[in-house]
Amino acid sequence: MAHSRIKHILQAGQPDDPVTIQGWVRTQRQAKRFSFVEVNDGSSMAGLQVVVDGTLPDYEAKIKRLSTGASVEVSGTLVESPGKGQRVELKASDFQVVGESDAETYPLQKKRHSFEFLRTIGHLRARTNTLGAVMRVRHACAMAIHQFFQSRDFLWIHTPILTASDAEGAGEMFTVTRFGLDQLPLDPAGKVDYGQDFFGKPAYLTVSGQLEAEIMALAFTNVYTFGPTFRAENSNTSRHLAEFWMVEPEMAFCNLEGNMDLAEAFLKFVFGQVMEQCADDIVFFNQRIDSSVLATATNIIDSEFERLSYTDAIALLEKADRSFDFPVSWGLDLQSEHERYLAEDYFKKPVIVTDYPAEIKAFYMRQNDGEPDDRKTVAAMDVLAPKVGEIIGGSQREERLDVLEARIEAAGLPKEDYWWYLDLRRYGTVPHAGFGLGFERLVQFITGMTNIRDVIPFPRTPDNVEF
RNA sequence: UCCUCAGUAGCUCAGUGGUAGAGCGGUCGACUGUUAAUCGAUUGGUCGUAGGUUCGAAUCCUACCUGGGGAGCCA
Repeated sequence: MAHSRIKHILQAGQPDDPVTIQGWVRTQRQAKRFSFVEVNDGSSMAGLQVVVDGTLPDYEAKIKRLSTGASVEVSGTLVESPGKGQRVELKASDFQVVGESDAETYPLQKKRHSFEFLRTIGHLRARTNTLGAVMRVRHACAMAIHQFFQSRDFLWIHTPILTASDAEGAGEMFTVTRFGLDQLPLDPAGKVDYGQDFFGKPAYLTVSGQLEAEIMALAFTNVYTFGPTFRAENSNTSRHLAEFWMVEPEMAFCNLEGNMDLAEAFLKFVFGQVMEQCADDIVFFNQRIDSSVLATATNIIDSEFERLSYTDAIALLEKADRSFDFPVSWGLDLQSEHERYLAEDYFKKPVIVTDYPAEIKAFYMRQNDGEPDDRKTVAAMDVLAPKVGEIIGGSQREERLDVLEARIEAAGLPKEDYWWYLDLRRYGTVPHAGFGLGFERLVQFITGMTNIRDVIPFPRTPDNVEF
């Protein structure tokens, strides 16, 4: 008899079905002549209630070895449950404790733990209801993302993790080397001689796959990346990780409007899929984590995102019925409090802010035409989500060679490093656009989890690479 | 990195200058249908670390460490 996953038993199991399950004990209630054991195998929020009768061979000895966290294998038949809370339960005919779990030292209890504490036991927290739900939703998100792009003929591109270029001219990078750091080879001038290193020049972990995605988009029209990204910034917030996953679609023959359309359709689709496939988990989040999770999802799926220009956003903030800690003025970047006001208070739904001042945005963003010199803007867009903040950042890319060269020079970047990026504008350039989406922020947005460290299995942040 | 709050039992916390506490958990016992089971008993501490003030410090002061929240940077 093959063993079954508990999710399927709970959905479709019928009385008298013979089943064998394997999993971990979440909780147990022992009486003198029988015991209830709730077993969870990670396939669903709910576990399966197992009834172990005292007449089973070696009952006393086996029950003694049983405690929260122990792994078990149980065979028996399903029966209609006379108790409340479950449709069917498993009446055990054979019960084996596979691995014991010392109740005196096992840190997980039946009661609720703080997320701070759970982070200290990263090797065990996946066995909790909340982290289990997070990981299932995370998985559903990832699958939905691939499904969304596949259905639109986007090619999935594996962009490099090791790179020699600082993709955006901003952001601290992790250096990759095979040098022993306590015996760096020096050149005659006393500087580190990178010529002797593995790649013969300085190398880093990627901060974005965008530039490579542009290369591929200019061959395959529509592509996307979905992979890990690394930032060495000393950010200590509930929205930043040193290692996170990013989704970056890139579309040839596409302008900013098409980019916004894609971003909005994308979020609607992913939310819809997760609602469908992780209904129990989402209900759990709504009940235990954030009571606005269901309303937010409905809002995303059903309502149109608000779209407004940076200039209009500034005007709106200037006449806002409240004061801000940071000044509001055309030319200054929007602060967190401004973004939150727009998304959370004013529109109460995702807001796409477009056409930011060129001064405050990256060199590769396309300069808008026909604007006065003191109010030059670029075709950028930020999708601001309530509570999470910036969830998507994107732009139409500068496809005109002369304009791009001027922008690189103005940014003080070495033009020779971008020879291949400029070549794309020399040979068959086209208008193109794309965006980057922080995968963990998406999971935060859907689940209502307030700290990004609790939506990734093993968070990496300053001073933390444990597990 | 900056601002701010916190660190007391395995967990969640109370104790704000005078004998170290509660709930949960664990252990033992009771219980034939529980599901955060219930009931009784019991166990459990270098009060984050190091200095200092004081007759006396969990409590006041200083530094450091760790964590939360906010900010910057961003996704």
